[in-house]
Amino acid sequence: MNSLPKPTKTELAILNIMWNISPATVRQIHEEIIKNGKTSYTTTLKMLQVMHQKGLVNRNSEHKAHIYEPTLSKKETQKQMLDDLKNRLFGGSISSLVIQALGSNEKTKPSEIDEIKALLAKVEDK
Amino acid sequence: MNSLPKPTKTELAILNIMWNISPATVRQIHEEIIKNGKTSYTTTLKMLQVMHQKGLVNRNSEHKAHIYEPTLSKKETQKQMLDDLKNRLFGGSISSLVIQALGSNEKTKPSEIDEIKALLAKVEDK
DNA sequence: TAGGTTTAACGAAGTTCCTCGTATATCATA
DNA sequence: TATGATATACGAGGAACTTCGTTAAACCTA
Repeated sequence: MNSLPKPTKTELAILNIMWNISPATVRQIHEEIIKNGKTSYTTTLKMLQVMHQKGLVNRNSEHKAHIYEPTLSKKETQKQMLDDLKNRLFGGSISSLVIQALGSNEKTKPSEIDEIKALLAKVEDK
Repeated sequence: MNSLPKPTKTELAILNIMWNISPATVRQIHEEIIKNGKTSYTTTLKMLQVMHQKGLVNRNSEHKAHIYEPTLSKKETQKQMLDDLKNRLFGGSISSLVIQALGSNEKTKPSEIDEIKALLAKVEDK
């Protein structure tokens, strides 16, 4: 029963920070955000309030400074967004997506190639 | 020199149709669109005008009914959007994306597995 | 050529997204 | 307790996106 909306561009940037440092306060998240550009504190606050409203993040309001954390893990979000892209641009075929991704590749670490091979073998077993 | 904007959700739906039937008139594209839901003709027209303005589609205005076609091929767009997702959610690592995609997989055709293997071998050779 | 059809152009309105200023509450401490 | 610092809440405004109605031009064809 996962009907969370897909995060927007800005929301995803915030989630990326939160997956590193959460649980965290607005202040902590904001400090990370302003390392890559100007934004006022209230903008960060408002974004988190909206994201909470959408269910993208949970918050603990026991203390004066609320504590936020993402509802979904990074991995779950990756899966969700890959699934979305797969359906919207690859005719629902994940292998078509993978083929295209590998085709436009420059360099991949040997350890990662091994990991991909292992996964392929697993998929093949079925 | 590819600074085309990323197509929006609705624009991508239109592009998917165009990759099948273009070059095509607004009327032809619209006929396809209304197979999956109600939309008025002028909405389709406006979308194509905006997409032309953005450079997402080219058009030939010699005849009364203009002829449209996508600026980028489906493959090029797939590459562009995979690249975007890779940067925004996978820390710039395409192999991380591939691993995640294969991990959340249901069933893949043997022929596709072979194709992926072949690509892997090519990547590995470098 | 007059009337109906098809088309493009344009602007307006509703929605979502993002940003920020202002108001208000809470807390620490001098 | 009064003052300053820090926090939340709220709403307004601009930009992008999407939809559609109205108008005008181009084109059949009777």
